Amino acid sequence: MKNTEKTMEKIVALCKNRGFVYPGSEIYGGLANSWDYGPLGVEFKNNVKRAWWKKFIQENPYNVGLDSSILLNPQVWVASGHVVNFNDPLIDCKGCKMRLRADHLLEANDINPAGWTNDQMSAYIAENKIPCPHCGKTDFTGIRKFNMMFKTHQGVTEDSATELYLRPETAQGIFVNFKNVQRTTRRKIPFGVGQIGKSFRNEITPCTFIVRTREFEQMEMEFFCKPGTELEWFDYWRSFCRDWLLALGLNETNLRMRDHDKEELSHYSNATTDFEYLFPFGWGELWGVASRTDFDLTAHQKASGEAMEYFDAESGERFIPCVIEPALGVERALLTFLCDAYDEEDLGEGDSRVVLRLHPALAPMKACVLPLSKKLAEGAERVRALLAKDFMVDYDESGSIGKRYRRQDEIGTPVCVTYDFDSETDGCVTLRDRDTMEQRRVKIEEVPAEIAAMLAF
RNA sequence: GCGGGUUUAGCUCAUCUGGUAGAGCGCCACCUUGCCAAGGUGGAGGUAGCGAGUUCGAGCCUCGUAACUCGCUCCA
Repeated sequence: MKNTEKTMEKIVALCKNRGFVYPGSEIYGGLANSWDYGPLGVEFKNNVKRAWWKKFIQENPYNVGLDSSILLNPQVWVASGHVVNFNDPLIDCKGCKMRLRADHLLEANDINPAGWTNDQMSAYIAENKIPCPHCGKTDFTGIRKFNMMFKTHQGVTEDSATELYLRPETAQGIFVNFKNVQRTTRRKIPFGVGQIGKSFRNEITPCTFIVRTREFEQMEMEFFCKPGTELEWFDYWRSFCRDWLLALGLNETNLRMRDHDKEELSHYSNATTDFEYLFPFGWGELWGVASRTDFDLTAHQKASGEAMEYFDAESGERFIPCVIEPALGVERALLTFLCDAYDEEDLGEGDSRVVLRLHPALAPMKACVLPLSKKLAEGAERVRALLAKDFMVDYDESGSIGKRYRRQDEIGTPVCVTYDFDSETDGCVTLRDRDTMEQRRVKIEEVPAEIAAMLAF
């Protein structure tokens, strides 16, 4: 009996062996927590992004797209709170080597260190002999500042005046363009602005595989609405996000929504829901949907001096809009769909078949053309060329036909197009379905329409 | 950054107390097969993470170094 359990090890190995995801900089021994997307991975990733863009931007009556810069004026991060809040004061216990946050340690001892400098916190901990919660010793290292934002420099000199940050989220690029987008699109509230792009966080603790990486890509939307209506819109977008996942075939039983309670909410949020997915390693966060009130635009109005108010011509009111933010990581979405689709079918007698049951819209290859015999390569190549006009298609002529079907099953190709001896005379090919393994005969010229029909969601 | 573990072929691993590296899978070519893997023949691929030391001789012992990995303060 073969072990057909779904494990992270198998999924990571599949990714590496078939060209989805490679460890980064591998020939130099690798670089922790960096991953490169191979020929199949880049297709898969692009498909995930395209599917998001289609529902959230293209088809949605409220939303428009944006692609803002990774480098922003450093003042943006002061206003957004990232310079202060992404700056963790870390200390190590010399006794048990436990790493702690100095402010958390003080809070645990009923002291509110808000506004304290690192020296003040350090001094207080030493003078009052605050013990390590782990081993009870009172011997700590000094505070080391740890800002999660990556720093870099603009221009040729490297002094503090030229210092810049790589953005730790795409959201601020939307907020700083709020007025531009509203004015140029003449959008009335409510409307949303979506963006897909890279963000960078110098995480202390990365995670399994591509779950938490220091360089990652986000699909974020900021939806601007009238204060007082934000919780209705919050519900609307929550179910919208859920519908998107389910429309792309995600197994509902592996998905749950978890509302933050009052204590857990960020200082700027009046409602937040985490979408969690049951990965092979356990439940993990996938998507955060937050009602951010008018915190962001107000902060930027104060810091920049630019009015961020919206004038409602109908009611004559002037207000700073509230924001609903569904923020999704591309890599996490990809891993979610990948884990959800992974299936190892036990065929008995120690034999098994690995199938990625991906929605065709997400599958890296939409079809694979297979000549039944190498003698048929010429005709099969003509079919490949025809399909490649519209779709990413693969071609394979090595090995037995069954082996080639298996190879395609493993990378999630929804249909195989087999060109046989009859094809030469009847102009038909056999379409073989990945999930059912069923076959049917179709005219070659009808194949593109057949494939296109599968891609709808 | 701290503590533990790991590092031999693309992958998974073997190499007994130090004697100059092997298997399975995968891959490639040819033959076979003609619609669901594992048939035959042949082949490519490793200075054993890197550097130094001990030794007549090191994948195996010693030291150093690098990378990876698991835990610790996170949350897309």
